[in-house]
Amino acid sequence: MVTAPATAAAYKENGKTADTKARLRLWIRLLRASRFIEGVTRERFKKQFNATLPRFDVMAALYRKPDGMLMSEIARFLIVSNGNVTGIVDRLVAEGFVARSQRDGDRRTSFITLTRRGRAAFAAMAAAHEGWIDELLDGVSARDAEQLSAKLKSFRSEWEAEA
Amino acid sequence: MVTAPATAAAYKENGKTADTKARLRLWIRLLRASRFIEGVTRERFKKQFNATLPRFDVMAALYRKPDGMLMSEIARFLIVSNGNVTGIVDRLVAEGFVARSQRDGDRRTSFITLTRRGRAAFAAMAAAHEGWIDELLDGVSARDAEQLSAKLKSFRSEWEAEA
DNA sequence: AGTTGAACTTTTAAGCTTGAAATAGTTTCT
DNA sequence: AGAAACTATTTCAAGCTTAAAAGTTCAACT
Repeated sequence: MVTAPATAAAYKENGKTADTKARLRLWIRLLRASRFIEGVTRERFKKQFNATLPRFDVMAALYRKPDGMLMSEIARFLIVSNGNVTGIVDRLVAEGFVARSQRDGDRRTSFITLTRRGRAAFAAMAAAHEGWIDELLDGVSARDAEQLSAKLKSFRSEWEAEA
Repeated sequence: MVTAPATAAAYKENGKTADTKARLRLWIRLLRASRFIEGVTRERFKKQFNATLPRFDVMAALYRKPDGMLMSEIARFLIVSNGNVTGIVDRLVAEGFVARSQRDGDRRTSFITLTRRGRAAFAAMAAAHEGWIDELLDGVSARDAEQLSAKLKSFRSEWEAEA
């Protein structure tokens, strides 16, 4: 990374500080906003549904895929580790919200699906969640929201493959 | 919340969906971006400095305040619980990066400060961290970064008091 | 058939996180 | 002074999170 001057980072070495600081500030604010919103939603999920954010996230992932998902698909979609998903799914199974089933011929894998009860529970939580976000982002106009979303999407696509 | 029509949420009941969905989409993308960046930085902190993100965050908070901070000030600044900070500071003390001291007359409180060693360690980590963020947000122009920062700041000030 | 390597998942240890309860110290009120 | 209320911190149990190691199954090659 020192010898090759052709990388994207190379030409920054000079005019560095101004842009770099602006990006760092952006990141810090982004992180604070995320933390704050996550804190509020975590608390409300707990109080109103006796649920947790990670469990909601897994259910949200599964809701989009009625045919089920592999453990590793869930992990990749949520940007978390495989082992993490194991524990969360274990608890969701214990609560009767999701089920594991071995459908295809591969005995290593299992398809995770929402149960009927899980779908109903998720629908109620998702409606509430949507309202909370709407309330928390009240100060953001729809126009701004769309602009920012578009920008974030374009950054993202540089990093990861589309799900 | 059903009877009073005067709240900010009330008049949304009608033209709801379009704006609401845009904000929800924004939130989801924001969260994914945060997760991704946090994942990258966590891994690099671990590999290059044998450090963790929470420890870095606490040190960053302390770096700005040479006179020290109370446990509860750190917690509020980082938007985490008090009990959380206890454990992180315990580990930082064990590593010799921060120190607790009872300066004023209040024996309930303790001022947490970075040690000389802690300041040096933080400076090295912060420089690396700044570079990583710069690299990860490469696709964001300085102009965009400043715009987004400003918007995020204005949202934030609706929620929380300035630190 | 047997072996090798890859794919998918779970297990484990260490650490982070929360909310609630417990502990300890300070301030206010009577 | 003594009681009550408040403030600051720690402890605790439960759950989340990661990376690494181990376990299981599959696919490909010999």
